[in-house]
This record gives sequence, C-alpha cells and structure tokens, in this order.
Amino acid sequence: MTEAPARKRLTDAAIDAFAERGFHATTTRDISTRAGMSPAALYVHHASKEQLLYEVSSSGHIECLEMIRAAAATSADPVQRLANMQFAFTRYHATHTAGARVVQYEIAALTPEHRREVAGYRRDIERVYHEAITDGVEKGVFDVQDVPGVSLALISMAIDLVRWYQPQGARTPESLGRIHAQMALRSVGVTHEVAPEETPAD
Amino acid sequence: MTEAPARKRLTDAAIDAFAERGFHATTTRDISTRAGMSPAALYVHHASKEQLLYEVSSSGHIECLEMIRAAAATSADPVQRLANMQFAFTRYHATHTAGARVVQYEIAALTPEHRREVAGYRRDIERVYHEAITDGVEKGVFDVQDVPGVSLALISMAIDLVRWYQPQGARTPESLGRIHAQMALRSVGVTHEVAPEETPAD
DNA sequence: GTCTATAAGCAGATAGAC
DNA sequence: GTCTATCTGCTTATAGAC
Repeated sequence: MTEAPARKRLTDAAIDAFAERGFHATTTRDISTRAGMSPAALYVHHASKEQLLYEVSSSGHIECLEMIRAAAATSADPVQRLANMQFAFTRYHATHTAGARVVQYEIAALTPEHRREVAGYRRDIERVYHEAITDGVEKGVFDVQDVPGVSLALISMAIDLVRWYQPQGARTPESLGRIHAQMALRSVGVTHEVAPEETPAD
Repeated sequence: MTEAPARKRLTDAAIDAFAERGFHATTTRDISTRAGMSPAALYVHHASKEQLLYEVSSSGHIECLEMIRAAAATSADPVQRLANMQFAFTRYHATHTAGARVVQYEIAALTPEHRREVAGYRRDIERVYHEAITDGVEKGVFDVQDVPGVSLALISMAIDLVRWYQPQGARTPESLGRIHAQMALRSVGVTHEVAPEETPAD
C-alpha cells in the first residue's frame, strides 16, 4: 500500500474540488493543497487548470461509456437488458457522484475542441440506450412511440441524481437502481416485474 | 412599450449570464454590460453579486412552486392530475431553461442562509409530487412501492432537461411534456393512455 | 519534483464628479 | 442614477533555488 503518485493525487483532488465547488470557483491552490503540495507543483504535472479538467472529464466520460456498454452486453433479452442497463447506469451515478458531477456539469468550462470530443462520448452513451430500446420495439416486447425521447428521459432520471444524491443518506445506489429499473421497464410498456441482474460494481 | 427599469434589466441580464456561464464564471462587468450600464451601476440596485443571485434564485423557486401547485389543482382524479403535473413541470423547465438552470445548478454559490431558504421551496415542490402519488395509491389506482423514490425520479426527468435542452432543436416543450406525462403514468402502474390537459403557459 | 517568491492580470466593490 | 477612475485582494502561471 504505497502512496499514490503525485499526478494521480492531483487529478483525484481536482475531481473532489470541481465536484464540490465547480471548476471556476476552484482555485489551483485548492487543488494542490488537497493533494498535499505547493501551488507550483500542480504545473509540474499538468499544463493548466483546464487541462486538468479535460483529463478528469474525458476519462470520466470514457469510463461511463464502457460501463453502460458492459451493462448492455449482459443479456440478449430486451427486457432483462434494459433493466440491467438502467440499474447499472443509476448505480454508477450514485457511486461515482463526484466524478459524474464534473462530467455532467463542467462541460462549458472545456475548450471548444475538448468539448467536441466529450460530446462524442455523450452521443455514444445515448446510442446504447437508443439501440437497446429499438431492439425491444422491433422484437415486439416494448411499446414506445418516441424512442429517442424515452431514451433521453431514462438517462436524465439517472444523471440528475448527481445533483442531489448524498452517500450518507438513507438511499443506497442499489435501491435507487432497482426503482429506476422498474420505472424504465414500465416506461417502455413492460408491466411484469423483472429484477435487474446486478453486475459487480467497481 | 417602455424600457424595463434598470433593476429588472440587471436581474434579466444576470439570469442569462449565470445560465450561460455559471455564477462564478460570470463577472459583474458582464452583467452590467448586458444590461447596458457601467460596472458601478450594478451596485446602485443590488448590494452584491450574491444578492443578485439570491433574487434570481428565490424568485425562480417561488415561481416554479406556484406553477406545480397550480398544476396539481387542475383535477381531482389522480391519473389526470399526475399527467397534468408532469406535463406542466416538464414544459416549465423547457420554456424557462435559463432561469431554471440558475435555480437548479447555482445553489452552492448562495450564502448558507439563502441556501436554507431555497431548500425549503425545493422540499415544498417534492411534497406536491409526494402527495399526488400518495393520493393515487390510497385510491387504489396507482401501484407504487416507493413513493418518495418515484417522486424524485419523475422530478429528475423534467429538471435534467435544463442541462441539455435547446429551444432551437426539434423538440417542443409540449412534445416533451406529453412524453414525460405518459412515462409518469406508466411509472405508477397506469397502463391506459390519458392525454394531459394543457394549462395555458405564461 | 518540490519548494519559495513573484510576475501579470483580473475580480468585486467603492469614491466622488456630474 | 449614471458615469469614470481606482482600490484591494486574489487568480493563474512562471522563475529559479535546492
């Protein structure tokens, strides 16, 4: 159990600081102090405050995309797949609140080029939902008129909890995941109960 | 059609600036310039940048609370009421994106006292949903195990669209309202279709 | 790789003329 | 009530010693 390298200590500190106070309200001194370093040490490892945000934001987007793709690959049955996806997507946002808050709310602080890159990851995430719901409609088990509209609403349901969720509260990531999974199935017209298969959380 | 008073020009400019860039990234010079005034003019009408945020945030919270209470009063039938509420709540967030963004995402920038005040309005909004769903459960027309959990998820669905909604896009506030209203009914176990009654938008 | 010291600029807020 | 000018402090980022 050795101490984390300085570079990762800084990105971890940046995640917490950006999540708590927002990018613009966070000072580079705040980040370096949280990482146990002097203000100047930050610039040995990162070119600028925006670059630090970009690293946090892009790696967070990629992690989230891989997570939802893994969840979408857990079952060939549309009903079970959507339940697993909504459970995993919700649990992820409840367990990675700090990182997800930076991912979701600090896009405007990125440079235009960096913003374009992460916008691509976001479209990829929407596409996973879109395809899963389309699959269920085509197989005749889902009843949905507006597939993109329902996709966005299901994604919103999970993402918005990073705005208010607090780990010390009564709700666990798994309990929220089960509620949202049931609401997802009901939203696409599946009336019977299907328990989500809980893939191991990282 | 006379020009708006300086005070309102400033709060309107602050809503746009805070919504576009966030509280901390917005400068008082940005606000006063948008309102067509010099930097010093802002302080004739508002004590500080935080006071300006507080006025925007509290009036926005109160407006939203009154809107959802009005929607909850449109029908005594739990099914029709929930449909009307989710339609109105969604349409409101799509038509008041800028103000709602400040309301939802800039709470951390308020002083602790101001934050406590708006937290009360937020609980009131949740309570309106909570009571509407409880009413449907007690009358035997809704099937919901976790009433607060479903309430929060329905609220999240509408609120999160201020994160991504753009008026120039293809979706109208009304089309989003109808999708969300149907998803709300399905989420509480109502399987038949009920069109939301559209109260006039302000 | 870390530190101290500091440069250069911009922020919120105020003073005082008109 | 609006302006110009300015104060004061804090920000990002860099220089250079160890």
